[in-house]
Amino acid sequence: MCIATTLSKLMPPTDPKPNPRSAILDAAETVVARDGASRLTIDAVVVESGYSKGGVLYHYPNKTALLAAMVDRMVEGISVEIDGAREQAEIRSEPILPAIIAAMVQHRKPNTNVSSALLAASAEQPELLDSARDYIEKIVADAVTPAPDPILGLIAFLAMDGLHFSDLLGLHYVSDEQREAVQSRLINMMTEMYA
Amino acid sequence: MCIATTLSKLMPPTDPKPNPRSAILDAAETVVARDGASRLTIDAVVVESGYSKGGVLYHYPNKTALLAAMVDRMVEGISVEIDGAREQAEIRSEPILPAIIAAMVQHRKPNTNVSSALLAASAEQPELLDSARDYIEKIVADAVTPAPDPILGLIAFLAMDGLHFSDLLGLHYVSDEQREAVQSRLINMMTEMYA
DNA sequence: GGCACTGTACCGTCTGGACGGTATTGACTG
DNA sequence: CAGTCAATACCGTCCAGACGGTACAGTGCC
Repeated sequence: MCIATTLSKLMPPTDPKPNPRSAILDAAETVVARDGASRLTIDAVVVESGYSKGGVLYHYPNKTALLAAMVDRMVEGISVEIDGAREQAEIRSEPILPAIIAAMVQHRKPNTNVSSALLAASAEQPELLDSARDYIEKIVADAVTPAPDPILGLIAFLAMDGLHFSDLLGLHYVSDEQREAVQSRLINMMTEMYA
Repeated sequence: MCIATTLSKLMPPTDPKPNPRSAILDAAETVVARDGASRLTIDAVVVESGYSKGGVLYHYPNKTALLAAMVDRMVEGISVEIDGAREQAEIRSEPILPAIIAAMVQHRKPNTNVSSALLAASAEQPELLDSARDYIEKIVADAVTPAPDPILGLIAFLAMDGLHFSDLLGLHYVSDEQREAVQSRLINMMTEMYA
């Protein structure tokens, strides 16, 4: 009691569990990336997160809610990055497509397993991908279609998706140097398109 | 009885069950495409195929064997098409990359859900994708890397993969016209690369 | 007779999720 | 200021059903 009180007074701002909800999502992503989407069970998330089953189910009342949250977080993470890049480009009145492709490149670095969510959701309940699809459609409609060469823009977009999925499925047929080269080439192509 | 016998005599070359093994694989693909990879259960395949559980397990003694067969058939289907195109191109001493991209385009048409296998296998047992990865690596090493502009070749390859995965996951953000345009543009790019 | 199944019955394990508890905190009340 | 109460944030157990797989007896066609 005394120790607990002291401890709780000593570390109110520190974060052993900064945000339990996102900690649980992290655990879920880890499971999918490591064991495959069909091994994403609540119990696996329980073990990986360190919470109890009741605890996990407190934050996400059922598995569908967990999957939905995974997709939501993924979409939000990407959209923050892309929308930010787009706004920046608009402010500087620069072309937006190179900025978007660059943002997609940037985003993947820290988040290798970001779209484990996609895999998990598509395996279990494909409907959950609706929000993701809506966002992609918006990006394509807003940024790709109005570009000077929309088909080339789409190709760049699709190539980034290809990179994405290849390491999502663990089909690592693109080396790191190739990836870098592909990415900078795509950005160049997009920049030149506006020239 | 009499009707059945007459029918079986009348249509021995017709195919109500041309090949039970591939009929079962068809059913499995249908289930994955319709319900998601995690709903691919033996019982679901039983219902979809019309066989009994004993019959399905007679042909594929366990689920892993079924998944492996799905991946194998997919790889074989694609490799027949691509290797054929490559040989043709070599015989006519034409560049091979445009031919390969064209073959990939051609292959997808009848086989929209061809790589439901990928999704199912990656969900359940990612190791099963090894043979698929090996084949893709071979293609990239043999055809893409030696091209005049390997990075552009990779981009085309990745863009095709992007198209592939987008309809695999049901993220239909590319319209049919856009798809056509992307595909012919990619083939043009590959052809021009050798000019 | 043997191949290619069907059909049924069953078993052990895994999974989602309901449920009942518990510790802590803070607000309200008398 | 003590006492009551409710809310929050969990913990741990239990259970029904799903799932993979086995076993086996039977059936119809070549």
